[in-house]
Amino acid sequence: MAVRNTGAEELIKETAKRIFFAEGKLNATTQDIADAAGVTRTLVNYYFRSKDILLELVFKDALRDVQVRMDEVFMSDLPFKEKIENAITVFYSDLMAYPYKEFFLIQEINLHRINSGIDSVPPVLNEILKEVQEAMDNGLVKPMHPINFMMNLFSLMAYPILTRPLFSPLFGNREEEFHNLLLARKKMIIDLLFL
Amino acid sequence: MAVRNTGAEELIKETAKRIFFAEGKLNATTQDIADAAGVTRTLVNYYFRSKDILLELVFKDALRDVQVRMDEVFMSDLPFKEKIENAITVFYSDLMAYPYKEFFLIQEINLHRINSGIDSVPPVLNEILKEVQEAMDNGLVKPMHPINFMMNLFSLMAYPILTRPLFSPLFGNREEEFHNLLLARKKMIIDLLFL
Amino acid sequence: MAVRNTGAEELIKETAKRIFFAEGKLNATTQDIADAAGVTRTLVNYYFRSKDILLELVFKDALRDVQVRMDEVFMSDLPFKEKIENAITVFYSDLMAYPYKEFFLIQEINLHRINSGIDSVPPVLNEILKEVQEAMDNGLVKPMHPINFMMNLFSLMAYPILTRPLFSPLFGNREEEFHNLLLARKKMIIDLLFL
Amino acid sequence: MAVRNTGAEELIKETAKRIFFAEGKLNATTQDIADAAGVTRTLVNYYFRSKDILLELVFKDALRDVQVRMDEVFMSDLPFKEKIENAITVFYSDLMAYPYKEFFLIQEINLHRINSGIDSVPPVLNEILKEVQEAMDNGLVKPMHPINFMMNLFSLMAYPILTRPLFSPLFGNREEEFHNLLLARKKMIIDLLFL
DNA sequence: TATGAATGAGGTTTCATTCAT
DNA sequence: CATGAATGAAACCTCATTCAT
Repeated sequence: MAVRNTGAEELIKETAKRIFFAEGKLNATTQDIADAAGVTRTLVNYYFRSKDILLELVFKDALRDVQVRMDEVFMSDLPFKEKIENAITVFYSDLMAYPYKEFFLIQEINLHRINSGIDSVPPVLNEILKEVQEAMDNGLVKPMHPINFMMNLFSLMAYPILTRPLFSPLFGNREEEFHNLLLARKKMIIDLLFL
Repeated sequence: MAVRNTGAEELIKETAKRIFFAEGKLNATTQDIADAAGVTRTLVNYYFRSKDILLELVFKDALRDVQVRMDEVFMSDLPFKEKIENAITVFYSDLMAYPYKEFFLIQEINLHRINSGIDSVPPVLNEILKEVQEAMDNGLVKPMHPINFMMNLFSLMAYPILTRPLFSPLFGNREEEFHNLLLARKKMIIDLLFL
Repeated sequence: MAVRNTGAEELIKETAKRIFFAEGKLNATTQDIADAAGVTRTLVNYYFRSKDILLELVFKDALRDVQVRMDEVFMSDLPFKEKIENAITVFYSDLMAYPYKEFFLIQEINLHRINSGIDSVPPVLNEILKEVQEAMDNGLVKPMHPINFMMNLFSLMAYPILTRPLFSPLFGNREEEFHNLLLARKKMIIDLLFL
Repeated sequence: MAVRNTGAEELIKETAKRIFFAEGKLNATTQDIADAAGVTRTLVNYYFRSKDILLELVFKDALRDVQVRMDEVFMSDLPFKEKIENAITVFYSDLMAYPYKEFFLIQEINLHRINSGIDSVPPVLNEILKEVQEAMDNGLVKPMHPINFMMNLFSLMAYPILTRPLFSPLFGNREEEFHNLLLARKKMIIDLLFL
């Protein structure tokens, strides 16, 4: 009679995110998700009707997340350089927690022929690009296509984390050494992007 | 006695590479591969015994390919900056042709718990890192961990291509516009990396 | 909450036993078993995960069965000769119902390199062998290795039933005639084994 | 041009017999046979057209073998008891070499619905049965259905060898111990069958 | 809200066989 | 005489889903 919300629905979705984004098991089955969440396979279906729907929800959550983070970082009143520093901090922590999120998004886009949900340039991005242009005009950063500036930022942040399994052996698979390198990159990225 | 090689084996492997690396269908079935190659599914098994073995071969080929390219580019007698310019040209064309290759490698590594085959720092990389250090000593590039220099290079090259499906809508999905941007990046990357 | 046992699991296992032990179709497929049980092939996998696991269960059941029968017959308080008479009655009925059981067990042992599950002489057998020795000491049966006595018993019982398809044509394939012969053997075996 | 009989045909057939009769791999594939014979799979087909035909040949050879052995042993001029002693020697050696032959025959009979090839009582058997009857009339053996006498003989000889994998663990899987037991049986069988 | 039972679609692999040289 | 190439049938298994309770 009472509303017995046991949190199973949220648990399943979070578990799915962990499996996809954190563990990189892009081919995980509903059984895998159910097992990891400690529920029966059918319960996954009970809550989400189908695997596709669950994936869609996870997908949309992930996109919304980025959006929120972008707003959070770039819609502040801080000076441009500090915004970028913030961006590095904020996205780094997300990337470290969920290194496979971008793979997941890309695979979903390819599989379902959806165009990333970002149908047009979102307002916040236009704002950012405007600011980047200003920074160039002020001689703060090298002149280039503003989109390339942003791409550089994300490239330098994300790529090493995304491709960690490829480069990890170069460090003898020592987590710590890799971690230190990434930390050093924070400052280095700023140095590289700003004059 | 006669060489009765119909080329089917190579055809299947190349088709598999195309599907995985170029089209990004990381979950392609043997049937998908067979269909794309215009052969029967059983023939895939006839030549490769199992899907896993085919994937392993594709995986190893891909790794060897990178190795070869690295040697090709960095073992020349050109000055450092020209080597990097060459690297961009060479890897760009590979990245454009096979944008999903790195995803494939990473997924295989995760699925099979193999450590990328690169068990230690390959000799050529050590040579490169030494050269990078020299360039820093000569004030040619900003001082940083030499590995970070290389990571920057690959990040700036690869990331936009890897994540193209994510950013494509920002360009209204216009191939041409994206292509132009990438071309502009070539020079920009050099400008960014060198003082 | 309710007991939703539809009995399908047991049905499948019993059908498998019938096919293997009674009909001698040692190469039966899961489809054969499913068809005979009137269920879909997938249901077999639903309950038993794999054919091997089903076979293993059937195998273990068969072994346990023999063990139970042995205990039943030999752990009574009857005099030795009556025990043997009982053994003939009990094992005969099992042999008639499941003539191919021993073939099945042997093939499984050979295929899976398992050593029949009987890792050592089971306690009940030791008891029996002791009684056999006593009977010899009392001049009830001819002196021989007690194990040979037991082997004779089982040989004389089982072999004609096991190899019935080979000898059947000698009786013009007339079931009745063969059956009568087997019945006559009951008394004959006792006569042969006892002095 | 010359007739280059490499003996491959015979080799394949003998290898098949070894696999089926000696090793008990009743489910061996043509590939298994080809591998064991050291030839390619297609060569098996080249010589025998189909697996069924090869099996049929093997089957018929086995039957003819028994027939030959029976004639050999029972069509001599020796006294009855010596014939039986000879039978034990002759069939024992065959049984030891090819313990799974009877299984093979039975499975083939069941699979192909053939009635063992022995469509009627073969002449030699009638002769034997007549002799058995005489021996009974002369008080040499216990009176019983003559066919039962023969069944007893074969039961006591064959069953322990046939079912060796089942009983082997009772001897701690020690080949030697089992072998000694079988040797002891030779004399014992005679003692048991004759008064 | 939750779950055991059941199923259909589709995936991988094995196998005997045929084709062509 | 022999064999690589190729294939169809069918085996086993997985998976997402639906049904019924």
